Amino acid sequence: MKKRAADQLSEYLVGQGLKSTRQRDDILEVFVSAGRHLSVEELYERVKRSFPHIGYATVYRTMKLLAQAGLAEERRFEDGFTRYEFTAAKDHHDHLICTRCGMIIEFENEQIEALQQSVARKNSFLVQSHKLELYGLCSNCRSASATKKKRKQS
Amino acid sequence: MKKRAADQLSEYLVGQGLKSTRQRDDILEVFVSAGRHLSVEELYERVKRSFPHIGYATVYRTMKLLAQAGLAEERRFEDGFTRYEFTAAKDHHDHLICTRCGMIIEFENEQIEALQQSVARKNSFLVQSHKLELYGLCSNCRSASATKKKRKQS
DNA sequence: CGCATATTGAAAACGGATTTCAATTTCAAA
DNA sequence: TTTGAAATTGAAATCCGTTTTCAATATGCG
Repeated sequence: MKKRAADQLSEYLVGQGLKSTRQRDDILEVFVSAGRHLSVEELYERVKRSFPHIGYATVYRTMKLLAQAGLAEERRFEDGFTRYEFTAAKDHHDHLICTRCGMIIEFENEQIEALQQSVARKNSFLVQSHKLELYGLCSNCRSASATKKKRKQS
Repeated sequence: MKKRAADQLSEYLVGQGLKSTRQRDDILEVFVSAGRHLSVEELYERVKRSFPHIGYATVYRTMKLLAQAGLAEERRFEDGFTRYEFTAAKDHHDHLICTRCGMIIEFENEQIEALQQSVARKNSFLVQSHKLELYGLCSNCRSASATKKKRKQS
C-alpha cells in the first residue's frame, strides 16, 4: 500500500521533470499512515516528530504536490484550515461535521449524487466537482448537550 | 421591502442595546439593492460610490451585524472571499458555481434535502446547517470552451 | 442638556498560506 | 565519477482577506 503511493509519486515527479527528495518521501509516509482529514498544521506536527529537520513550507508545498499527483485531496471546511485526505483508500464521499467536537464522518449517497446531476442538467451545467457538508451535532455531542441542559434546569 | 429590512435592523439593534447609525442604514440600503452573492470587497466598492466617507472596517462589521440580525447570510465558496446574500428574498437554496466565469446559479431540491436528513439520521447526527455546492461550467462557458477546442484543432 | 456607552475610520495586527532567497540537493550528461 | 544546470529546501518575509485597536465622534437615555 505504502509502496504503491511512493511509486505513484515517483511516476508523477518523473513525468513532470521534478525531483525525488528525502523530504517528499518522508512527508508522504507520514501522510499515508496518519489519520484522515488532517490539517496541514496537524500533519506538520506529526512530520516533525519523525523528521524534525523538515520545514513548515516544505510540508505545505508537498501537500499541494501530492494533491496534483492525485494522491491527496484538499478539503476546506468552515474552520478556515486546509485539510488533506489520502485519496487511494476510498471512493468519493461527503462529510458530516460535528460543530461541537469537530468529529468528521464520511458518507456516500448515490441518490444524492444522481439528483445533483439532474439539477445540473436542468441548468445546462457541467459539474466538475462538488461539495456537500452537513454541519451539526454527532450523537455523542447531542447527548452531552442534552445532559447539560438538564443540569441547568434543575 | 426596503422599509421592512430597515425596520428589522432597527428592532434587532434596540433588542441588543445597540445604536442606530447613519452608516448602518446606508450600508443596508446598498446591500439590499445590490446584486446577490456580493463579496465584502465588491459591496464596499458600491458603498463608497454612494457614501464615500464610510470605512472598510465598518462595512465588514455591519455585514456581520446584518448576518446576526437575520438579514444577511454569509457564504464562503472556494475562492476565499466571504460573500453575503440578502435573506428576506428567498428560501433556503444551494449553488451551482461556474469555475470559468464565476456565475452563480441558485437552486432548491427538496429530494436532496430529504436524503440529507436520512443520511444524518442513519448516523445519529443532528443537522444544524449544510452546504451543497456544485462546481463546473455554466452553459455559456461550456460552449465557449467547445469553440476554443475546435479552433485549436483546426 | 449631559454623559455613559456604542460606533467609527485609519491603521495596525492577525493568521493561514505562499513566496523569497541563499544554500543545498538532485540527476542527466560528459 | 564528476560537473553543473535546474529543482528543492528551510527560515524568514510577505501576502491578503479579515479582525482588532484606539482615539475621536456620535447616539440616545435620563
